[in-house]
Amino acid sequence: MIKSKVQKFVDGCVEAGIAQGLWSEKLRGKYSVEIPKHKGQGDFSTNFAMVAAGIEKRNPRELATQFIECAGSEGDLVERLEIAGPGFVNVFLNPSVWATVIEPICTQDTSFGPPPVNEKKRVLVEFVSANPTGPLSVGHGRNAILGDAIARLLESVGHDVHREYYFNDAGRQMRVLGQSTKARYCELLGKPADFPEDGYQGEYIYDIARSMVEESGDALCDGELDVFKKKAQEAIFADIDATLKRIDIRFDSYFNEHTLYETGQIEDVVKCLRSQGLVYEKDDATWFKTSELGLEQDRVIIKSSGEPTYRLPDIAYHREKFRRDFSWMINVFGSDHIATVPDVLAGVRALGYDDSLITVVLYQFVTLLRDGKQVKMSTRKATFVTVDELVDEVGGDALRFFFLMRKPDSQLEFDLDLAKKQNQENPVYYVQYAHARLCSIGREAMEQKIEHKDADLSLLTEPEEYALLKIMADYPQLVSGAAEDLAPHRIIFYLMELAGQFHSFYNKHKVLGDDAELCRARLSLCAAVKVVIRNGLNLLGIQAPERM
RNA sequence: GCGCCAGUAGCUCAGUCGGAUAGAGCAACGGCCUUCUAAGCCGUGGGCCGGGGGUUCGAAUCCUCCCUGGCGCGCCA
Repeated sequence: MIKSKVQKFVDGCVEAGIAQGLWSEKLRGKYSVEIPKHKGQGDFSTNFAMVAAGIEKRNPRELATQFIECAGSEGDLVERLEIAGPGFVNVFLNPSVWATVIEPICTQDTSFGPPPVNEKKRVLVEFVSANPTGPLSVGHGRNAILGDAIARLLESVGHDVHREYYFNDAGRQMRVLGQSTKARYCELLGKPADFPEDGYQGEYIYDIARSMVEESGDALCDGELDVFKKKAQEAIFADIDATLKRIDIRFDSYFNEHTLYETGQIEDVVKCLRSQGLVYEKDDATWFKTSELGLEQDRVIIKSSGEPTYRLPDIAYHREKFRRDFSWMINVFGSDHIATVPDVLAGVRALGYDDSLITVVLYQFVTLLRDGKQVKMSTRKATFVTVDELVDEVGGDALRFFFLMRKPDSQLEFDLDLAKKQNQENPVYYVQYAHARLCSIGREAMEQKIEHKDADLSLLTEPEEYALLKIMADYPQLVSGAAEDLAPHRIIFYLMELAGQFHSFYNKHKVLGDDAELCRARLSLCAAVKVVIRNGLNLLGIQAPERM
């Protein structure tokens, strides 16, 4: 909000210099305007003189002096300019400009946030995409919450976002699921059960089998495997759906791999690739010549059994995304899928599409700690902690907050014991508590019938007040940047800083004090802080409670 | 052996496409409630930013070579 004004001001100085022939026009856009780290270095600073010095081969301080001369009469925005350090120009603003952030925040209220992007895109965010073989586990949880937060961020900057879940209910995994279920069913009936070597050992398989016994008795013992497969798949998918709803995650569409077979897409992709000489047969299998597309080795796309490998439907699926006219496709994958990415991108490229429109967000694994020890997890043995269990233990808000605290590239350590005792020290409460306090102040003001419309904001002169105003002024740009970089964790850190600054302010200064005018001004400030905290939390799908 | 990610305070991690004197939370220690919510605040200590070399006015950030940890390198997904 304020920064863009300063940026314009600096740009103006640079242009004036160009007009006067002080430096070349090559300098346009080469410098930056930043918020200095330390006190005494102004509200903003620019490295213009240092950047210019490098290009023009001149002394930075001399350039800085000329820059300041170009500023001329500075208007209401800038109070003074200083040269510091190796050649920074520090910009000190007229303090009164900071309070101007309050009005737009309060007016825009729930819609206060980042400016819309210049180029609005039709974005497909594909996430979760777990096959229905069991309940969602911790890793899926990170995927779900990360994907949803990314989708929310992109929506907030004006993109047209579509959430999609891609899944497969056929193939080997599902066959094993059916066999596992049938074996448990027979076992429950006291009949010989043939539990598969690599079957799913989770308790949830018994639950499904038990419900089948209740429904059908022993009638299915000699029945088709498909019945078990279908039943298990439906039950598990219903569970996954329910889990996702619990943490408020919804999809616009589910894409079943099946449809790619039914509509002939799979065969068509092979045909297209083959026509370009990128497909050949060897050892009864069909190979994709990825080595000709810059990759290390060729890959099998159809096994000797006649069944495609995951690559083929994946390529077909991505072609469908392009055909559905998305201009940005985001995939949220666990880092164990990293090897699959280059093949699929190569396939998409070979089919004539621009694979730079696909962004793959790979997140690192979640390490779970219990009793200070790492929990070993195995999907098949079902020795994993489910998203449902996590929600039971820490709640949806804390779960989202924790999963979003780390950037995707970082491994995420989740200490269950810590999370459980975190009723007291959970950082999510720290931020939510600030909001609850603000609401409390608002309620009290209401009771005392104190209005804060048209308050004299020039009364906000305490350091804690300026600090709050400055942080809030940064919000729109922060969200824009976080959206652009698909980095929801920055919102978390921002909110912790804003909440912290508010708590400091709250402890040092009384809002509803004796001075009626000051009280009104501070109420305006608080109203704005409340809006920003609430909007920030909601942006991540976290509640902003009015009482705690 | 090859690829990707990480290595920053005792622990968990930020550090916004190279900026000035290195940041937060937790843990430790010492203070603050007759006052709008103490789920809070204030103060103290704590660092060869994994290591070497390089690029330049300037490096936690970029390049290179090592070390350590994680994930991969299937006719599994």
